[in-house]
Amino acid sequence: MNAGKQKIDLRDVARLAGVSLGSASRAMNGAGASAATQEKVNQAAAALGYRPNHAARVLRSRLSRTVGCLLPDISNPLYAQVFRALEDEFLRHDYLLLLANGANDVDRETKALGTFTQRGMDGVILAPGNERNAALVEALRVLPMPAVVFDREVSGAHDAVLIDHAGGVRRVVEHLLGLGHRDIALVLWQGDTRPVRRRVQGFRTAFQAAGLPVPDLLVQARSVTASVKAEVTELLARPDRPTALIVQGTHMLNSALRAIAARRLQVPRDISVVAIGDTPFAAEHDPAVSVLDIDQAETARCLVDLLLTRIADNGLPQRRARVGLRYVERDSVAAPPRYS
Amino acid sequence: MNAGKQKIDLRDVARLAGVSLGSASRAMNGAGASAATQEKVNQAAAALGYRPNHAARVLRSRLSRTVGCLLPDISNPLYAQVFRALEDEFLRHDYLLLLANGANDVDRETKALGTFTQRGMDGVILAPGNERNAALVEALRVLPMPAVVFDREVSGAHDAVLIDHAGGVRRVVEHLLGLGHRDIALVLWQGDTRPVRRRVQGFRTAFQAAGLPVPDLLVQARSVTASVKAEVTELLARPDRPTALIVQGTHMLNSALRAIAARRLQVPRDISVVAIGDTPFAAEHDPAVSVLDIDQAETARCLVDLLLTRIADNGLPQRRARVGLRYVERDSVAAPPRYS
DNA sequence: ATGAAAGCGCTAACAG
DNA sequence: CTGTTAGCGCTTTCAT
Repeated sequence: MNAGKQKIDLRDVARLAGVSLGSASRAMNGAGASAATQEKVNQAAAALGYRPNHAARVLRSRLSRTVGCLLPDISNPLYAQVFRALEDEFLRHDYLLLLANGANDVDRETKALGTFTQRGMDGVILAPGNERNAALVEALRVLPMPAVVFDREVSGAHDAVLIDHAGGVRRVVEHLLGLGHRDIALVLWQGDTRPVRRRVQGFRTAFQAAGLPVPDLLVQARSVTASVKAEVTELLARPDRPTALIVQGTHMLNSALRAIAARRLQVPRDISVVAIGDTPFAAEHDPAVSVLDIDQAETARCLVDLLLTRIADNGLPQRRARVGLRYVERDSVAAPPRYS
Repeated sequence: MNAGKQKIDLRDVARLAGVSLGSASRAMNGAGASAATQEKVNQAAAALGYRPNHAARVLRSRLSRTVGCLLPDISNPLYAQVFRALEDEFLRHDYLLLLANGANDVDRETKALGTFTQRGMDGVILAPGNERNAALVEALRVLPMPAVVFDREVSGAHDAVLIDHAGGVRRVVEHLLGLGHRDIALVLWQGDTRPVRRRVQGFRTAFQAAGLPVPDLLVQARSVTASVKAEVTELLARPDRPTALIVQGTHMLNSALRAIAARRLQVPRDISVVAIGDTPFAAEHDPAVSVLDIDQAETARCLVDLLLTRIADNGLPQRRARVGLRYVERDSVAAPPRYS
C-alpha cells in the first residue's frame, strides 16, 4: 500500500515550495501573496497532489463554504429541478449544497435546521411546508446564519425570492378571457401556502380588472399529491361547466385530464387546459399542454445571489426578489365552444 | 443582541458540570465515563444548549459522520425516492447525507468524487451514469474512502447493492406467458447500463426457459427521457403486433400509452401493459398500470448497512447484496385478445 | 474513571 | 510581502 494517501498537508507544500506555512496558506487562498510565491506554491501543491483539509479550514476560518437547502419534497420534479439549478450555481461559486427533505413536517424541518447549524452552514435556503407554524418561525429566528426564503411568506427579516404566481395566473386568465372563455376553473390544492394564495388572488384580480364576476369554480384538493378526478368530474357535469381549466401541474394535471377524457370531452375543442408548472408529462401529452413555467435557472441565480451577498455582508437591508412566470403556449388552448 | 449565540463550547459544559474537559468529551460520546459524570454533563449541556462543533470534531477524530451520494439525476422520481429513503436511514444513524447529481456526465461525477474526498466524507454511495468509463473507474480506484455501488457493475473491489432486474422482468414475462401472451414487447432505453442489460437478459431467459422463441420486439429509445411514441406506434402497426408491453416507467410509459390510445387499442382488452418502476402516474392512470416496483426502503437499508459496516471495518471482504423487485398487479394486464 | 496536556491542519494576527 | 506564532474546539493519549 501507499504509505500516505491523504497525509500531504500544507506544511509539506510550503516546504517543497521553499516558503513559510503562512505564505503557502495565503497563496492557496489567492490573497496577499506575490505572483512568484503563488506560482511556486501552486506547483508544489500540484506536484504533491495536495488537498486542503476542509475541517481544519472550517474550524479556523469559521466559514464552511457550504449552504443548506431545505425543500418540501425532492421527489416533486419541480423542486428537484430547482435543486439541480442551485447545485450548479453554487458549484460555480465553489460552494457545496446540502439537501434536506422537509416533507411538510415541522419536526423534520426544525431538526434539519439544527443539523445545518451544528454543521456550520454559512447560510440556508428554505421553503418550509407550513410557513405560519410558530415552531418553524422560532427555529428560523434563532438560526445563527443567514437564510433566504424561497417562495414563502415567513415572518422575520429574511431575504426572500418570490415567484409571481398572481401575475402568472392573471396573465393566463386574461389570455383565456380574450379567447372568449368566461367559465374558467382553477384547480389547486388547499394548502395555506403562498403559491396557492397568490394564484387564487391572481385569478380573482383578472376577472375583476375585466369587470367580470369571478366564477365560483375553484377546486381545492386535500393534498398536493391527491387526485382531483372526482372533483373535476363533478365540475364537468354541471350545466355551466367550465370551458377552461387551470390546473396545478405536477400531480393534478393527469387526473384532471382523465376526468376530461372520461366525459368524452376533447382538448382543446371542448375545453382548454393550462397547467401550472412544466413537466415532461405536460410537454409530451397529446395535445401538448400549455403551461405556466418557472425559470429554474433564474430562480436559482436569484437565490444564490441573495444568499452569497448576505453571507459576505450581513449588514445589508432585507431584500425581496421577484421572479416572473413564463407562459408556454402549446396545443391545449383554443377558443371556447359555441354555446347552444 | 445576545452576546453569544453559538459560543458555548465543551469547556463551558465541563466547567458547569464540574468535570474536566476530557471527561465531558467522553461523556458526550457515551464512552468511558461513569454514570454520574454522564448525567452531570448531559444536564449541563442541556442547560447551556450546547451544540458540538462539527468541524473540530472531524479535524480531531478524522470521522465526519457524513457520506456522499452520487446519483445520475435527482429529478427522476425513482432516484429521488431512493435519496429520501437513504436520507431517513442515515439520519437514524446520525449521519448526514450529501447529494450530487452526476447527470450522466463523467466530468461532473469525477468532480463530485473530488469534492467528497476533500470534504472528508466517511464513505460514498454511487450510481455512475457510465459504469465502464475508464476515468470514472480510475477516480473510484483512488478514492480514499469506502464506496458502495448502487445497481451498477463497476470494476473494482467495491461493495454493491444490485437490483434483480432480470428476475423481475422474467417473472412478469412468465406471468404474461401464463395468460397466453406470446408477442411481448420490451421497451427500454439503449444505455449500456446494468439495469438495461439485465432486463433484456431476464426477458430472454423467460422465453428460453419456457421453450419459446424470443420475440424480436425490443424497442430501445435513444435516451432515458426520450419519447417512444413513434417506436411503439410502429410496433403496433405490425401484423404480428405485440399483445403485451413491458415499458420503462418514468418517462416512457406515458408516450407508450399515448401510442396505444392513438391506435384506438384498449388496455387491457387489446393489449396488456406493465411498467418498470412505480410512479403516481402509473398508479393513478385509468386503468391503473401494473408495475415492477423497487422497495426503496429495503434498498436504502442495504446500501446504508453495507457502507456503515465497511466504514467501521475496512477489512471486510467484498460484498454484493441483491434486492428483489415486487410485481404490483393492477388493472392493465389481462389475457391476450383471441386471434382471428 | 478521571484530569492534564498534546495536538488534528489550517488561517489570522502580528511583527518585521 | 513574508515568516513566526497562536489557537479554532475537540478527541485522545498519558498519567494518575
